[in-house]
Amino acid sequence: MPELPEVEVVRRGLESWVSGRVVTEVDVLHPRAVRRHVAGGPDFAARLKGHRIGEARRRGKYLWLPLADSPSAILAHLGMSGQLLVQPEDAADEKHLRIRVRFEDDLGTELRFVDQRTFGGLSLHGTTPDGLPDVIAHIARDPLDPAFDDEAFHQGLRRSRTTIKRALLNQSLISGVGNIYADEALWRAKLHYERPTATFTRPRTTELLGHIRDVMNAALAVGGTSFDSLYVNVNGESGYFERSLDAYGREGEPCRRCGTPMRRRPWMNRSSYFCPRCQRVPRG
DNA sequence: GCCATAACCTGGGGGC
DNA sequence: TGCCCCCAGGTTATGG
Repeated sequence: MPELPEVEVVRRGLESWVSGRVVTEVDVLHPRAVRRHVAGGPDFAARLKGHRIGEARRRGKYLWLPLADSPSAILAHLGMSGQLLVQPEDAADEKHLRIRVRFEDDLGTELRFVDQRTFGGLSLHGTTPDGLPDVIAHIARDPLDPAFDDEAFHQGLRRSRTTIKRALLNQSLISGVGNIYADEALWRAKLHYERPTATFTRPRTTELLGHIRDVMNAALAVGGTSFDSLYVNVNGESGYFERSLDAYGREGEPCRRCGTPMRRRPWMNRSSYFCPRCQRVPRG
């Protein structure tokens, strides 16, 4: 599942292989892949034609390609299974190919959006003066953004009457953290996922943010080495980092700190993985 | 206004 | 072999 580190790897790939190119043709092969573009697939295709792609940008799990000659941008979200691939034009179509973008140069490659579960998609939106697509103005900065405000995040936790993992997944408070990295950061911080956010002291918040950044940077460092060819790495499987996970998916396996078998608990229609010894259930 | 939960979607995998 | 059901989960809509 693509979370912030995976999306950043994709952004870098797009920067290398797509930015600067001029769109000639767009095929929308599945309407659901452009459902956020309310005017529909034909409109999406028509509006892109002839425009030059600017520098790829990202906030949290959203990434976008500004149109260099227009105050608008192609917004992309990979959802759970989305991939953005740069493929040779004559390569066979992927089984779940949803959108194809061709360019006017003679590099011989095209951009493909491939998505099995169609939770992701592309859409075109106007941009705010600072270049942000208007529809994601409510998405908070992510913890790797130099302008992320640690103190505002702490105050947000203190104000909320909810629990920490819910807060970490709330993209209007902090973006880019999904189920996997939430569990990883909470394990590193020795915090139970149901700890009330109102109990957080400033040092505890600071420590947790540090672990979030550490685990994301570690994933980024590994993922960043995996696209050095035409293939824009996007398989959301967190590829090489998967074997470095300490919590997620490790039910029954020994905690890497204390050896206690890790547990999995159903949580919000998904799962939370934690060490019952290191991450004690809060009282009350 | 805040918070919790259901719904969206598809294919892999386990059980029988 | 094949059918059924569970599971994965980011975001948004809805309801309390």
